[in-house]
Amino acid sequence: MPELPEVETVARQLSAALCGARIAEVTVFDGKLAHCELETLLGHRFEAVGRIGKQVALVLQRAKRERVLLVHLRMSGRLLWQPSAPQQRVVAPDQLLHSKLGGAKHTRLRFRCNTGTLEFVDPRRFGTCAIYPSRADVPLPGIDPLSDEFTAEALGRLLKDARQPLKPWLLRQDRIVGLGNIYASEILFRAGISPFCIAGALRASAVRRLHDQIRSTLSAAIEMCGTTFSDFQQSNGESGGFQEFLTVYEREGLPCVRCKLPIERTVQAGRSSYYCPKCQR
DNA sequence: ATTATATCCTGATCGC
DNA sequence: TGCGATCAGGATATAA
Repeated sequence: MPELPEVETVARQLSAALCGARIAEVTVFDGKLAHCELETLLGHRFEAVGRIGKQVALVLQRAKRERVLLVHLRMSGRLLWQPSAPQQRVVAPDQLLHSKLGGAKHTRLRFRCNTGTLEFVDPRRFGTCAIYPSRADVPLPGIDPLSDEFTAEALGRLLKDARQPLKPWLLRQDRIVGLGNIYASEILFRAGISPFCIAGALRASAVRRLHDQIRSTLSAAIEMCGTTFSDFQQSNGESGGFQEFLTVYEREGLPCVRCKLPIERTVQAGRSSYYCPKCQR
């Protein structure tokens, strides 16, 4: 589900909500997460929440020792925070089932804290957890597109020897970290570049447009709290807003916002690509 | 070095 | 209303 803007949204909201919370109870519901030794986080306090690539980094501390819980949401994962109610209220079971938190059928992991409860909910069970000693120990295979190092020149160097078509290349997390299937198509439309272009063959002017659009599209999406396509939820259970601004994704057959010709869909490396054949060359 | 394919899972949707 | 096929925003291992 979540690409960089959605993960950034979750990280920002969790950061504001749960910093200072101390973990009083850890419950692992999914055996797939058992190897992470999540129980050892008992007694830790949340110090900060950030984003590393597409992953949420929850920085924890106990007795001045830092540890980082890295959560990858993959396709369907969500991190939901429910602050403790000021007063304990009795909730009917059917109400609980539909509340943002607590009744979720697919809760994989739960941290009960003094100030609220954090749940990792993941219907498809693709999501992963890992614990690292510190943020600096988390490996980052590619460059973060919102970092200062990600200049047009840096993008040009990355692209130089790539023989792949551009759209699948943009999904490579060992080059640029954070793009996924929605934003890759959106960025290419906004940059006016065909998804079929060979990555290494872009002219300098196209590289600059691509660089501009990678940064501005991601930034705009973050401002809108991400894209809710079918089920992305912010940490408080609300929807993002960027789906209103999607130009091509899931718009096959609908008129291009620029030239009115129908948007086309094709499959590249097993994933759908959406594009306007006239506006993207 | 690239590229397709299968795989991990479940749920939603669509055609019959 | 039910059933099977197909498709999902991710990523990796393997094969070609």
